[in-house]
Amino acid sequence: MTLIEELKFRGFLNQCTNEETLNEIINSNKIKFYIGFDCTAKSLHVGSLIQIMIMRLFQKYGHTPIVLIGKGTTRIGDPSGKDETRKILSDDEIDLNAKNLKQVFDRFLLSDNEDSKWITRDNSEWLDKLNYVNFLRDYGKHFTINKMLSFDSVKIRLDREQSLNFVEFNYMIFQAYDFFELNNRDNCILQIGGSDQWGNIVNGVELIKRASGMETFGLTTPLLTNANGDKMGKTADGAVWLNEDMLSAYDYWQFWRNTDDRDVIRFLKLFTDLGKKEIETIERENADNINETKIILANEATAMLHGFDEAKKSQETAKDIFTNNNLDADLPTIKLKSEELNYEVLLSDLILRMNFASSKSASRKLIRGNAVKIDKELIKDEHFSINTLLSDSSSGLVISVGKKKYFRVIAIE
RNA sequence: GGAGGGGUGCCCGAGUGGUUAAAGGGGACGGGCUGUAAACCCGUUAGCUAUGCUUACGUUGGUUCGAAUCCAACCCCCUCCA
Repeated sequence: MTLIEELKFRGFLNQCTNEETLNEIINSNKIKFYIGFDCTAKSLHVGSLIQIMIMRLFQKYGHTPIVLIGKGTTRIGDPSGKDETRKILSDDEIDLNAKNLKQVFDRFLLSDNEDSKWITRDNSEWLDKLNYVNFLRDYGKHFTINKMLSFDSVKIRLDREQSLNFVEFNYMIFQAYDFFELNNRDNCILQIGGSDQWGNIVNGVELIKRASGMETFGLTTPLLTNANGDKMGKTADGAVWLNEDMLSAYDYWQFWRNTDDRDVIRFLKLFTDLGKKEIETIERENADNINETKIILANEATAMLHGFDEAKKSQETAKDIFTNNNLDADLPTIKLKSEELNYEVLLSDLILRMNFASSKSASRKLIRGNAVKIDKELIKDEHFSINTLLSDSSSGLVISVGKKKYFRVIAIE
């Protein structure tokens, strides 16, 4: 199977500027390609995973990914897919976010082969020292306003009567220029991105063509939505983060375990290392037992990020909770010191402390809505305090909020 | 610079002096059904030390017993004209 064939089989390919030529080149040469990541959040989330996985796949065919950390462009804000101006982050926040991003790539990208080992670049390296007049003279002439106005990212904002300021309007120019720089510096000939980046990517390809006369390529992945048409990566408590300090291995495992039936095979292809044959076998043999397939998906995806042991542990925990209805599982735990127990400890406060509710009112409403149980006993009193129950129990209390969120409370000295 | 339209809760959107914490929809969460899925049905959806209090309809003042609703100034967006 060629790389392009595998991309198609797995569902990574949305659009490509010149598929035939690119196909020939990547089959006979090792190339460098890049994907840009902005530093707008403390961690990447599942929405970016498709980009990370496609880099991994290219690596397997011997190509070298350049992870472009967009410190420079983050200071501007990409209007693509946004319906409003993004708030400006401070330079310190951007630096911190950039640092956090790198951790994730360490987990997913391959480093064993020296030739295809991934490298990072930071576009503030060239964007920060850009001279406005020189830049306009040398590159501004390659961009026409007519064309820029025709881009979806711009059109949407204009159609919606939302303002698009000049700074954001320049984002696409900088992204095109990034590609130009990477092409010069590293001989990077391909930019990959989500489908919303198509316009920006094509802009880069055209800039290089005009400025250097070289042919380069652009390729986009589909915008990942689930079968309901929702954007990937949102869940009960917000985004599905990839950094482990923001989302535990167990929660990550749960995210995959709860995949919509219709998405399971598609996700298996996109987000696991399982080969074509394996996937086809699973699809055939588990046709009547889709939950088994979901467990495979959860295990594979979790193992890739958090390691095999964490994946197994998560599976065991889930089995205890959901299948065996055994609450001895390895649960997040609140430890209450004896001095805390001198006062009434409200159930609603504990739920809040676990972040299972966004406010104390919300926490109380959950209790009123029959969502909260202590050791499988439904609690309806929103003012319930756990002191008595806790002192009567030797092993602590297991509290469930809804059907999927559990935690334990124990007393310590 | 001129004329007109507009800014409402997480989002969309109704509301043009009085039980309005604000209709309706979406989303989210919870309950039911199930398979930890989907669909469907029901409920909740500002905060708090809670039969009450505080904060909320661009911002700041004003009129009024009472304002998202009326007035003034300011900020921002849109359309047309210059």
